[in-house]
Amino acid sequence: MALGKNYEGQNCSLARALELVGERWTLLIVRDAFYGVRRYGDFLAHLDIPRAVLADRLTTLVEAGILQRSRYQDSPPRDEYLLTDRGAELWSVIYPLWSWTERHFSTGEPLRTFRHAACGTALDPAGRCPTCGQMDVRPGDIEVHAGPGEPAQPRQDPVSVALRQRPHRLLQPLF
Amino acid sequence: MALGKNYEGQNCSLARALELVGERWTLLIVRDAFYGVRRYGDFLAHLDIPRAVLADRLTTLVEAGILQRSRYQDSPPRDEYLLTDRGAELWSVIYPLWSWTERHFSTGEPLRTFRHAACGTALDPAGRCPTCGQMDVRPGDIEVHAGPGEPAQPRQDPVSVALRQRPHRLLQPLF
DNA sequence: AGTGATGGTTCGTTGAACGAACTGACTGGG
DNA sequence: CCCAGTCAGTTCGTTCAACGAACCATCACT
Repeated sequence: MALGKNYEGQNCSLARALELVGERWTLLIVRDAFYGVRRYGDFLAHLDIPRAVLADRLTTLVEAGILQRSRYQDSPPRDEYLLTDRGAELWSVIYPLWSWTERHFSTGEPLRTFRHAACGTALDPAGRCPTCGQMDVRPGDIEVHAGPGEPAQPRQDPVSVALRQRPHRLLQPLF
Repeated sequence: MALGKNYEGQNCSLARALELVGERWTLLIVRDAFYGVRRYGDFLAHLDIPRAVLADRLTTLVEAGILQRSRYQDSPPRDEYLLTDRGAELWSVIYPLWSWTERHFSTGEPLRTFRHAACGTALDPAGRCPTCGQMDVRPGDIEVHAGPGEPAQPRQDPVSVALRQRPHRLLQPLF
């Protein structure tokens, strides 16, 4: 989405949502945050996004309370971007969107699966665990697994490589 | 989102999803389709969208199999745009996004509520009916109700007026 | 023949995204 | 101390999509 501004006049929560998370790149940044990406340079390498756009989106997300900056070293000063609780609740949007696309537009096997960490079962389309009967599996209890599908030309950036190498629990730092 | 093109290189279903429904206006058009809006002119009046952009998005949505055109009169030839099953499944994305925004960014009372038509109960954040214990309430079983909040300056276009006047079942034609 | 409704298309302007280059703070090595 | 390298941005000229006003085509009604 390219916008940022105003669906104003639309007195509608959905329109306000899209002002926040509907801009181009924003939801992919949030997805990466779920994967455990936390640093400017890692977002940059994984997303192939113009640097200025990334900087802009990160500050917007921080202002909206979806990400928070936190200092992880002082010299030189370096911050990382972490999902807040508010941001983590966006899992309920991201997973259904991912799932909808897998169901309707996938060709072949999925490149990733999302599994309930407690039992290893792949989540159903609504984000529940069919084995445990767990109603709302929280992102912290989910692992991303690679495959079974393989991309034609796998990306070589550190984030993509890490996600292929081993299952990774959402929200945990990737590095 | 403004894009339309390529998050290519992102071998990711979420990125492909955003190519389809992540463009500016697209999800608002789909939302209106759930409300029962079906005609070019009604989308136009309700959304305040440039005519060319609306025409472009409608054809894109039809090509993606999210909407389908169907002729409702022959002279002059007039088509309406209806959600397909694939499109209707986007409810699982739209409702959580609406709900997330209501929870985190609403000021005062909601302007609309979504209720289980069978029992009149407002849906919970996950889209379930707390009264019936119904797990996945399908959009065809949901009614949009106005209020309790009132917009400062209510819109006067036919779609907004109709949605304020009486509860309306999703997917049913508004006019 | 003239007017209005409907559903577009055309086109010049504006604004956002792109991407390459640059900056500034710091580290670690020689 | 100097130099190369890393990291996290900012700057800026170009490109491309959104905007919005005007125009157009088809048909009905009078």
